Amino acid sequence: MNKKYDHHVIERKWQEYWEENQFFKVIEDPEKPKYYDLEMFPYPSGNLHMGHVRNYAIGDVVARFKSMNGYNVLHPMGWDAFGLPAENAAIKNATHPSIWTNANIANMKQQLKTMGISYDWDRELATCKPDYYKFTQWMFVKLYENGLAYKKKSAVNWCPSCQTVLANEQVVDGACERCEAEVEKKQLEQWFFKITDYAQRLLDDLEQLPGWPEKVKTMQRNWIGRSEGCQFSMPIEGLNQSMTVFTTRPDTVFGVTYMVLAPEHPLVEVISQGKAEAAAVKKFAGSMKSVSELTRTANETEKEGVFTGAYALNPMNGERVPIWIANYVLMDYGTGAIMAVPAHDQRDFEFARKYDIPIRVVIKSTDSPADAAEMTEAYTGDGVMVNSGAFDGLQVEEGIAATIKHMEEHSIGVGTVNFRLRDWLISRQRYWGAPIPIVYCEKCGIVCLKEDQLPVLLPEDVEFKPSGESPLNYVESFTRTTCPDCGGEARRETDTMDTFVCSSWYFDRYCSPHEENLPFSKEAADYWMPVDQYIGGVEHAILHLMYARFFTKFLYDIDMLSCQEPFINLLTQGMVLKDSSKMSKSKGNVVSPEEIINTYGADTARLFILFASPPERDLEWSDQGVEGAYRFLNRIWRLVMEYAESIQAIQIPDSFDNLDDDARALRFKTHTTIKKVSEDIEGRFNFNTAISAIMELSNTLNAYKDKEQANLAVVKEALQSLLVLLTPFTPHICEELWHRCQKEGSICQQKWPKYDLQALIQDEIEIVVQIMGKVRDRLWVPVDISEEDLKARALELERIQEHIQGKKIAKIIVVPQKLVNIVAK
RNA sequence: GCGGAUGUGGCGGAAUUGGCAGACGCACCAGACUUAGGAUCUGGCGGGUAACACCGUGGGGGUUCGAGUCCCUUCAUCCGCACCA
Repeated sequence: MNKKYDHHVIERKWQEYWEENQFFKVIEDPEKPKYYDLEMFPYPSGNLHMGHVRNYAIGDVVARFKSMNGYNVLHPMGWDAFGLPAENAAIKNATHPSIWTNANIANMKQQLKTMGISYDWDRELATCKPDYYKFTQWMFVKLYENGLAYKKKSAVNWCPSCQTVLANEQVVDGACERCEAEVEKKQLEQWFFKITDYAQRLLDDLEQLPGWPEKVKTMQRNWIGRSEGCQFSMPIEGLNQSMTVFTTRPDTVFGVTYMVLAPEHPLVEVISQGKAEAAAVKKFAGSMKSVSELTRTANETEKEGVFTGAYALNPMNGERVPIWIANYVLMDYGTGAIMAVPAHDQRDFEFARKYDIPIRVVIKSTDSPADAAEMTEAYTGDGVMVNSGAFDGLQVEEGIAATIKHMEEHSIGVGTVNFRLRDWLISRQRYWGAPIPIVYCEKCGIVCLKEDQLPVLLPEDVEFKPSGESPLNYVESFTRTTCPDCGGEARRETDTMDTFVCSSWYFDRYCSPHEENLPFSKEAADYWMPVDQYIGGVEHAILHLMYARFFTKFLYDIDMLSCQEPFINLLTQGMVLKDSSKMSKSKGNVVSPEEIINTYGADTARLFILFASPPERDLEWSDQGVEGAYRFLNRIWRLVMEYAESIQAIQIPDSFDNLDDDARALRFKTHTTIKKVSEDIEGRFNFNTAISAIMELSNTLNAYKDKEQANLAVVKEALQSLLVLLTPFTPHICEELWHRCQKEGSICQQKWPKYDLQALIQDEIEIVVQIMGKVRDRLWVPVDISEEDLKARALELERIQEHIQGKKIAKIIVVPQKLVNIVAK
């Protein structure tokens, strides 16, 4: 038998053993508490990168730890397999996206297996397979039937490079999230999911997620962007029409000195028609179209606008106010029109000053000038209403309520809540996605397929255009179909769904991945859902996590799920950095997991990554750190191998009596380590400190080796505990050493050790002695020493005597079991 | 501009409830073993000092017997949002 630590042999051996014995296969078991541990499934890009390794190493520690603690653990893995890169690769290399994708999946699965992660591979899924996307389409059908999927023409974000539209969330700083091309606005008919119907619930239920990082919840709150106010209409002079505005400050309505419409607003043309200003208005609106969203919304952009020549009537005081159009009012927020109150809104203030529009103060306070001419900026704070007729004297807050009440009573307007969140645009003009199950019938119009008519299969034999345009448009066998209602001629929708739709319900599918009639069985989901621990990158804080929450609430509403939130606890792991920046091909600082695992083994790779920093923080890659982890495993190997034979016959007694000081100290270390490692994993996910505690135990054991009267029972207990504690982190080497010690069964199926309270009891403890809060000496005393005796012992110390000589002792503070602090002046 | 996070040795990081700052690891230094060492083992390792004293958790101030930890203020870095009416 090989005496040296050979990770190649060991890791393959135990991976095969676990697989053959189906160790990680789980089924519902009502006898056991369940634990659903989930890592965000990867896009099959071709190769595992270090971010994946970190993600799955963290998840595996949790899964193995929970399993050893008696939980029935669901720990699945799958593939987020639809998406653009496959299609781009197809265009470039003339390989079909499905071939490219399947090859990548096979490769990455192989790499994943070398990591030795405790996945139940029987539950593997890929979103691009018909047996999966059939149910992605099912989701669409159900949303459609419930009025939550609809088609509308609107200005959408178009990425010219990807040749497709993007959801608002996928536009970052005016550019495409994926390819960074500048996004254009286009008027198109597109499919949307009505996520805005769930805005309030998505916001409120964040309160029920104490296990989520505050940062992520804040980001979601900002994204939902709830604001309370009111909507009211202002009649337009000379026209039988009115303009509707949204405001959060109806209390300032008497300070309105002009109105603004977004340049794209449909009323713009109507009201300026025939006016002298019409040409200028048209020119301005036209110029806005060519300005990109990016520059238009940049904070530095100066406010610009033109007068339309039209006037509106303020319904509160009958005043006639000019209507302008301006760049700073956006069509897709609120009603695309505002009432402008320059005295109390900074943007309106800047605009009014620039164009010499009157400014009227209607909120008075001690810290703002009463005269508009003296103002240097808008006053947005608290105060009382003035120049506001019957409302004068009201505080801002009561003024808001009073004006809304007045507007409602006089049918002028109504109190409303406005959200920043927009409906989710799910159409993509691409091939490699789940087809939207819709047909267009000449007679019946838009017809959504029924559940039993699914799936709408993606045709395999297609030709990819170099432009990126979807080949589906040209596949007649796909587009030409019959209407499911009337049987007449019909045309199929050629848009496919955003891949975020696929990933919004995959965690439900894992509960019953082979279910054929429904996306998942309710019984299985009732047992497993919600996910107890979700782990992944913070880059999904808004998109994926918001969409998944939306789907979960919808599925709850149609009685498919019993939970309203999919993920109880969320861990957002930090990035893996090299030379202080994210690993990327362009920077040339990529470390390949495959190479690391090949050279040092999966156990070393896992150990290094888990030890180098706590999971939420960024991790700086260090080749020397990897060496250190490898050396540690070699030390463990030698330590255990040294005792492997001699401890075999030793029995660990039920209780340890008459131990000498060294043996007691070792037992103390063993059991404090069990305690610390358990607490560090369970409560805080601080794997780095858990591992450092195990290292300390190994150091203590190494030092104990030299003792003349070594107690082998105590050593055996320590070694066994050490191996079991280390198992979630580095399972292969632990399994091997476990068997080298002639232990039965798998170490992965051992019970997590419990610490022995008896072993934690100490007779003597060290107390720190301070003078004025500064440590001057230490002293060993019996644990049960009285406060008086302890004070006396402390004062007797030579070094203390020196320091307090000639001083008066004002006070002595004793913190039991810890320290004595002498206050002397 | 708003919101959030972070700031500790040469480096990664510990210090969980206000109680020994720097656990553990890396790097480095010295020694042992050795034909050899990029293996292994032993010891050292914040600054400062002969040794103490003293100084030290981004900076300044405060509360406290005692502050990395609490409060005020300020700086730096990172992340998110940003004309949202």
